[in-house]
Amino acid sequence: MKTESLRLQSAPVNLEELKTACANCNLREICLPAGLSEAEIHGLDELVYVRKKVRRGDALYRTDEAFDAIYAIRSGFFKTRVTTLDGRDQVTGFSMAGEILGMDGIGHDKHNCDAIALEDSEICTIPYANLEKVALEVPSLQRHFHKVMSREIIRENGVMMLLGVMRAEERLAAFLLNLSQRLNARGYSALEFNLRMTREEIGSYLGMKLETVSRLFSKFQVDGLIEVNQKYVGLRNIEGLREIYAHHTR
Amino acid sequence: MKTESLRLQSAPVNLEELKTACANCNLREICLPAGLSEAEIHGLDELVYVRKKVRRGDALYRTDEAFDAIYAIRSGFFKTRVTTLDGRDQVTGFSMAGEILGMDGIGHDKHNCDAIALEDSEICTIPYANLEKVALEVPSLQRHFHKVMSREIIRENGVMMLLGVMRAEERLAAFLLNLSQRLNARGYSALEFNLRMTREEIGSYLGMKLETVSRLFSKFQVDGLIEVNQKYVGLRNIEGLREIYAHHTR
DNA sequence: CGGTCGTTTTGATTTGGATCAAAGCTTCGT
DNA sequence: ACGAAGCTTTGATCCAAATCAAAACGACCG
Repeated sequence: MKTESLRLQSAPVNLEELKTACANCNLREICLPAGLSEAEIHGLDELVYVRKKVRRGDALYRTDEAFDAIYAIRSGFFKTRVTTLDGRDQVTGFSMAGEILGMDGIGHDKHNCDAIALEDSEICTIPYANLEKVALEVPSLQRHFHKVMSREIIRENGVMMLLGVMRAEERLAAFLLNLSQRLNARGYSALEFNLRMTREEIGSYLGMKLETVSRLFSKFQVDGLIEVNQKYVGLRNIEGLREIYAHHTR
Repeated sequence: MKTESLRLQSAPVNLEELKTACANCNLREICLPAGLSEAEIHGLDELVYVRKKVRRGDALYRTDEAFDAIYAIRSGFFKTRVTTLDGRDQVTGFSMAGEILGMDGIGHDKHNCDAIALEDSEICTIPYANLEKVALEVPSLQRHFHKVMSREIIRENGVMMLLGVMRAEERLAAFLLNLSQRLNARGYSALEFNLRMTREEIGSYLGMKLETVSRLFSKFQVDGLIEVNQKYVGLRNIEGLREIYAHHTR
């Protein structure tokens, strides 16, 4: 089990590595090329334009900026958010290594949300024009890209369900279980992690106020479900969390 | 301004019509082929498999059913919904003529929600294998399909904002304005329409109870914003609704 | 027609989470 | 190493919407 931070150590970037970005990348199993054969992955040489660092707090893109690329997260952590006309905002998701950002931009050739780094991050820029072109030549890439977009639709369906029908406790349990599962899929502990986002950001995502998030963390701790201390969270009773999430003990 | 029902009159289906389905369809400007040239649309001959009727109350597809096609609505009205493990459900959207259903199925080769007809409807089945194949040959179709999926992501972002940050009044105003705008885009009155869904379905979509929907309809009527009588809704003060939606008068 | 069932409206009451408030922690810049 | 600014926790109070309840309305069917 890896114990270091989510940030991968940054290697010096050389041209050779850039040209075979996806083939060499240790995220290829969970990122855009997932499911492609070795040969097909080598066909992606021209896909990835360049890696870029995004500092904690900086935007990868912002609402209304012209869209011309999607992004694969190599390391780090992002939130996406939309803002109402009167300035309230809603966090629409949290994204980690191997996940794709920016697909919201395709629909109207401009981005529909802000993507903000919650820690220093590194991303691969995939110009959309390249993606379109390569997808025409590599059918399995086209198919997989459709899957990635569809899964984003499915994910958002799940968030709508969280927000529409679940109670605050259930939402927070669902959030913790989801984070745990995604970290685990990346080789980190499913039982212990450090949150990258604030209580306010969690609350915005889950449709509740930061005070409610804090109170529920405390309650879960008293109930022996988790141990929590500032950003640290340890899951002490996963089954209990699942019951809250699924069975709806009221 | 058309005044008849949303249901288009059904013409006898003959083979010739089927073979050139999209080219002959009066929805081609807002449906999947939108933005394609006449020549390109004729390239879609093999895309659409067959038209099918779905009776009011019947499912076009259900959660966990194997996915093999997406659907374009020719006439009628649908709701999509997801269900929690303990049986509560969340309406995730309402769909009308020209809109595409089923893209949630691509991600895991099975559907992720139920699509239920709210009135007798007619749909075009687009086998996903055909779509993939034709998209490789008609780049503008590939691009437009990406746009359609991306817009679904954007739409869901909007619903997340409704559910996460807006108050009940704002949600209902947003809902009415959105319906009005979409009906208008299809040639119907923007100011008067008959709802196809119940108060309970509206409530489920907007994350509130049916009684709250009913009370707000009554309040909007008292405030002179709308006239409402069972399924009939007339918008009497669109600007007022926009203010509630956008400016958040509290 | 008349009865039944699903839908809608409206009223009375309750409550989960918001809001307001204040103190304790952490982190970061100088 | 210190001070300020930003997070987090916890308490007290309030309120928007849920829940409970019942009557009215409409559509469909035998």
